[in-house]
Amino acid sequence: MRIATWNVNSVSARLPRLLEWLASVRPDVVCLQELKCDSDAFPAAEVAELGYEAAAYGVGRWNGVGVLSRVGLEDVTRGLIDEPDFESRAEPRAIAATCGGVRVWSVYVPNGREPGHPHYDYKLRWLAALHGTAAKEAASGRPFAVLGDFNVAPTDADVWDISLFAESTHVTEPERAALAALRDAGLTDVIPRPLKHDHPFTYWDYRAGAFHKNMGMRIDLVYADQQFAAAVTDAYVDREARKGKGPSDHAPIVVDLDL
DNA sequence: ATGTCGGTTCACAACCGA
Repeated sequence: MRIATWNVNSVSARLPRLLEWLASVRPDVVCLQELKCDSDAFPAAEVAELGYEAAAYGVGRWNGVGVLSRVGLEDVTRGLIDEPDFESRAEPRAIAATCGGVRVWSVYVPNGREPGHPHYDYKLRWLAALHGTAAKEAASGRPFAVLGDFNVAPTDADVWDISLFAESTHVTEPERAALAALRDAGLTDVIPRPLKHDHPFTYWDYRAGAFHKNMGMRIDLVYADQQFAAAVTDAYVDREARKGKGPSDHAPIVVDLDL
């Protein structure tokens, strides 16, 4: 089974590239983030032509997550257990489905903006709710993983130059402690191979030629339970998808499993 | 190098979020 995750930065803007990528890479299951559309505006008919069922959770112009599958799509859950709101509004940042016997959560963790900002506290509360939800899933006995844009770089090596992040989110101790709590709950950080360079970065800013200079970050993660992690035969960052005209600012991660 | 995108609106230019 081939499972992927990709922050597409607008599924409507990315649709031609998404369809081309699905036809080329042929993942069985895909977790998508930053759909930036309403649930009922998701291009379900277009992905169906390639054999995919779709479950989308989107509200308006921000956020939005989804799961595509061509091996079945069951038990769809929208939102975490006890998920916090931001400024009294629920945001579509988590969706789960069971596909071919594997439970996947597609997540888009809040950015945090800057330490001390209300959005940063929201991010930490959101990660705590993710921990609670993941701990419950881990006890269910089926292989499962949380995949998506975590907006946290697990180690200093996961950003291109840690000296530039002194006052920044994504690298602070509380954010990394939230990832450590997920690992303590039994999840493994499935680190993908970079197809080029030393570090498996998954995100490069559109500005300043960041991709060309490899000024990237590893913030898209696959956190897998023991059964899922033990079945992994390969994992890589598909940096080809970050090239060319009209890319997302994130590259997909592709994980192959022998279940 | 706050240099780019994508989406939205008191829409044909300026904003917000990332």
